[in-house]
Amino acid sequence: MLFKPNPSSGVPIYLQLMEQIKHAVETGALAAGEQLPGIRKVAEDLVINPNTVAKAYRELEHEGVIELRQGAGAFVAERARGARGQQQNEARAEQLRGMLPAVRNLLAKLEALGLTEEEMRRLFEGELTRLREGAGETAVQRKKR
Amino acid sequence: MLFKPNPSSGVPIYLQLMEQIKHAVETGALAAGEQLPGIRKVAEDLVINPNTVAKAYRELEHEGVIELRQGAGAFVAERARGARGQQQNEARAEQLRGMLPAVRNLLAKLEALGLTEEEMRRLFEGELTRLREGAGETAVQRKKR
DNA sequence: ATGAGTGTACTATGACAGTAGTACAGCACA
DNA sequence: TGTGCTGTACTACTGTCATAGTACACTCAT
Repeated sequence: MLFKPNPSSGVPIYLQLMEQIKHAVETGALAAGEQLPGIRKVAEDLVINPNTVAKAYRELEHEGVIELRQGAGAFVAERARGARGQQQNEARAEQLRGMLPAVRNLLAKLEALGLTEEEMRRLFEGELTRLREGAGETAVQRKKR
Repeated sequence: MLFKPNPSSGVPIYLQLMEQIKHAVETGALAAGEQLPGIRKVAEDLVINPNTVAKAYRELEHEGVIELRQGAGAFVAERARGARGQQQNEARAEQLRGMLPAVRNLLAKLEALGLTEEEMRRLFEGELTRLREGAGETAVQRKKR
């Protein structure tokens, strides 16, 4: 298991960990019931404090993504409802995996243009915001009226 | 002008502001020399503290994205080198805008699948990480050997 | 029963984001 | 020459992230 928090991104490490684990669960890379590496192991691998990992695990349990069993370890929740409302499991994971090629294809194009990782992120986030808001128009366009 | 920091994302507001302004400059939505809204105005619109906006502007000036002229206001730097090394300007903005349809197309597909914004973000970030790392294999796949 | 490994629970500390409030300094336009 | 707008610069305070260190409680395999 190898997660990779980016300490310089401004996003708290424990949040990044949570996101990456959720992603692994959502795509089925981590199967339901599967055991996650121990707190100390993860902390050691990533050279971060065990408390930080513990916090991520605790939050994930609170969200129902994983189950913590004292003395036993951390496990992906059986009826992993992930970040969604109800059950999803394999069917949904399949759906998500099906989108991977499209995502990778886009990223490849962006990389071919010489975009930095930051620029890609901004591009994506920017359009995501546009989607979230009313849609049709950009924030800046709105101003120009 | 309407930027939209997401206070619950864990990313510092001033960083989000910076990202969104950079994005606007990169895509040409904000033209070189154009004036940005005042610190107090932005702070009022977003219901955040003027100091937070000031910090974002200050950092952006330090990065050469904008110019601050006391008493006059904030302006997009003429030879906006953005987050890149040298000049880019209109040519590069054109390139970036050219990619927008592809990005929107992907987002539309993801939305059609009923993905939440969070899931989209994780999908993108996950693949971005994969790209950054050695490529071929996923972190979790690596474990399973 | 023992021991290694697991999660849990504290306390303390440092760094920094963000808020709040105030005052000052420069530019532009009527 | 003002008046109102701009950015600049403080100080103080609160909350959170992350680290560090320690101790405890539970589980599982031997």
